[in-house]
Amino acid sequence: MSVTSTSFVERLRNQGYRLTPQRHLILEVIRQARDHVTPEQVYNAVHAQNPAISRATIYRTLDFLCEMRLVVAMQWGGHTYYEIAGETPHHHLICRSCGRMLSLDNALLADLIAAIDRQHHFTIDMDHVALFGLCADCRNPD
Amino acid sequence: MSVTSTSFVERLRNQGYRLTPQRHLILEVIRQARDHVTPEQVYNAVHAQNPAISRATIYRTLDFLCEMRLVVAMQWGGHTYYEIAGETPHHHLICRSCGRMLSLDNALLADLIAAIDRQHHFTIDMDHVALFGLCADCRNPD
DNA sequence: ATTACTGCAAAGGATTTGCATGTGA
DNA sequence: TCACATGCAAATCCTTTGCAGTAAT
Repeated sequence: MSVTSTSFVERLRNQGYRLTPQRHLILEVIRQARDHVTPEQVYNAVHAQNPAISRATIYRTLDFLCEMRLVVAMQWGGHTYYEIAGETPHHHLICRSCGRMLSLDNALLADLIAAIDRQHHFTIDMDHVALFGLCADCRNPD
Repeated sequence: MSVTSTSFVERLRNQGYRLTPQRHLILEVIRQARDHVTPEQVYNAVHAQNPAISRATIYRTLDFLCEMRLVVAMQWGGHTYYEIAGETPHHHLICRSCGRMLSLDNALLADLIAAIDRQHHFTIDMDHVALFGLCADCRNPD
């Protein structure tokens, strides 16, 4: 499946937006990263293929892709990371010591989210939850 | 109980640190806020009482108080928020729409944290977990 | 008397914005 | 064609840092 699937392109155009080469390339770069990337990392990868694309376009396009819900953003250590929005929500465990990111199964969170909904009538954003802590290696430094 | 309890002052001095009027006032301001505050909010409140205190001191002192574990920090929307570290860990539900913060009982998270420990050997930071979503009012706008 | 701490101002880095130009539909 | 999108450069915002002076112990 192409990054620019028909449904996405049509969705864009229905709302009066345009699919530019810049947007296409930026989306492709994020997709190929298969990981969280910073705006700077996106800029570097994009710049390698097309040096004419500016940082301003990177930032504007990242915002745009988030609003289009093709990309999700998360905050960490004062930086914003972006990644392709998967079909199913998934989450991360992020080690504050080594920075490693582990995937967290959605099922583990389901109970908690249900309980919070029951008790507080509060709906947790399922898009992307990031939890911080210490991974196995870093908590047993031997 | 005073902000500058004996044990805290002694702990400082044992490590060769000093209790300055600036640190005292900044800690007092955070305590009286009884909520998350940004460095800028701290600066404004501090500045109202002592205009000579600089932003640099605010930032350095916030870092210092975090290392002393008197204050905890959390990231949200690209900003850092600070609050007094309670004796017992507590958490927050933060509405992405209206910004309201609700307290989240530690017990609700305990099961999740235990499960993550079992399955991933990953220790979630209990200090202060912030979960984002929609509060009851914002998800039923009627 | 030490040396931690502060204020100032400048530097730094990340992100946003205004405006003229370019371009996809 | 023409509104959306881009590039450029300047501006802005938040935070950190170097340094000389101040003050807690």
